[in-house]
Amino acid sequence: MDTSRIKGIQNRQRIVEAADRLFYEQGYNATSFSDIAQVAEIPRGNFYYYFKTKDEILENVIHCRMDGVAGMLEGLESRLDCPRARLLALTDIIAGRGDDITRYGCRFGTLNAELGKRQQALQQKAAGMFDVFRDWMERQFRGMGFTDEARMLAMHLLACIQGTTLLVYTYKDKDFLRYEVARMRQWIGSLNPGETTP
Amino acid sequence: MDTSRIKGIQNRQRIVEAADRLFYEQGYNATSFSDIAQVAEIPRGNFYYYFKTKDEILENVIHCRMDGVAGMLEGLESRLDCPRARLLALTDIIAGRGDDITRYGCRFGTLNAELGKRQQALQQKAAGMFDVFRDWMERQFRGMGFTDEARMLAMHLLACIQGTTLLVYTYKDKDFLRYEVARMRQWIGSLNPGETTP
DNA sequence: GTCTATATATTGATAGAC
DNA sequence: GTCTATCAATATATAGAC
Repeated sequence: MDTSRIKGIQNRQRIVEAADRLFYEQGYNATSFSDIAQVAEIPRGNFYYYFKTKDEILENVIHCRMDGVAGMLEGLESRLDCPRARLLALTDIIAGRGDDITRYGCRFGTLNAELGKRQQALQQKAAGMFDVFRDWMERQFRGMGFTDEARMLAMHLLACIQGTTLLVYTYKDKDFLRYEVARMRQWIGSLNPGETTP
Repeated sequence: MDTSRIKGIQNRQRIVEAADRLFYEQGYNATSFSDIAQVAEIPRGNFYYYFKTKDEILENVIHCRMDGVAGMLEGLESRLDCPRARLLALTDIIAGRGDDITRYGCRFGTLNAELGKRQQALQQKAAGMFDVFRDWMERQFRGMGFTDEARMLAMHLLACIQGTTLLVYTYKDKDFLRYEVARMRQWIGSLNPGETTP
């Protein structure tokens, strides 16, 4: 049996998971190879066997996050039949992540914000994390009966979520998360296709 | 005449202005002393005469930005009597900054997002930039007749603005800025104290 | 696949001559 | 107030023994 290859895959995964956590908690540029190696418990020198550059790690982290989100959203879809209920369930999940959001902001939003300045190639890939949310929300709005407006409704809701998380994070104010999530829920509950959207 | 002191003040101001621009365009951590010195056209070694640490420069940049915003908002207040019109005028100003927002995001939001991860002491000071907006908006809502709700309305509007700028910045989508600003204007226009706020 | 040693560049920051 | 020289620390990255 080729145990070495299995161990290599485990190590790769360990590195990606460590990087994922550190990029979230410290930011991408503030996280060094040494930091990742230390958390992943991989010797510094051995590191370049798995990843040649930090960008390469980031790409893996992005895909890992996208898969995670997609899985979570698919779970909502299979558990709940009603699109409106699915959107409400998503707001619940966000509200439940209050502690992380207060401390480190949104996993996806803060990365996009950081990369946008000078690493646009990477940031374009990171934008894919938003795509997963936006496309899923758009599908739910379509399921509610919206057609042309569905995409913009999804973008609007995403913007509300991102703005909220940034203020919660900036002001370390978890109450504001609850307040804004309640607002979002009211908005989602009030939406009806055909009427003018508030 | 003490020309040397005047020149010193000029140099200080030049450094702060250069740092302000670079922190916005590249981010705080990605900007080195050398970068600032180069843009400000101050020799690298001569730099530490004016500022001992990068944090010290940042504090000056933050205060510079806060003064700038305060001045801009005071201008709106003196030019327009109606609080609602003032809020609408602010959304106009934001819409007019579409190019910068698309390229570099919000001057204030991106800095808060970056500093929050590991430089919380600095971030707390940077949050003051949000305070200036929030407090001003709260005053306008009070002027419109809102009392207890004024502060949360201000927070909500700030969150909408921040979420919007982040998506515009992430997706390089200036159209979305126009769309969301139109939404905000509609919301501001529809607000009336006493009624349930949408 | 693992690990040590090391190259090289850049960083923030200082000392001290002018 | 100006500028050169330089420090110590840290960064990404590589070579090569095992």
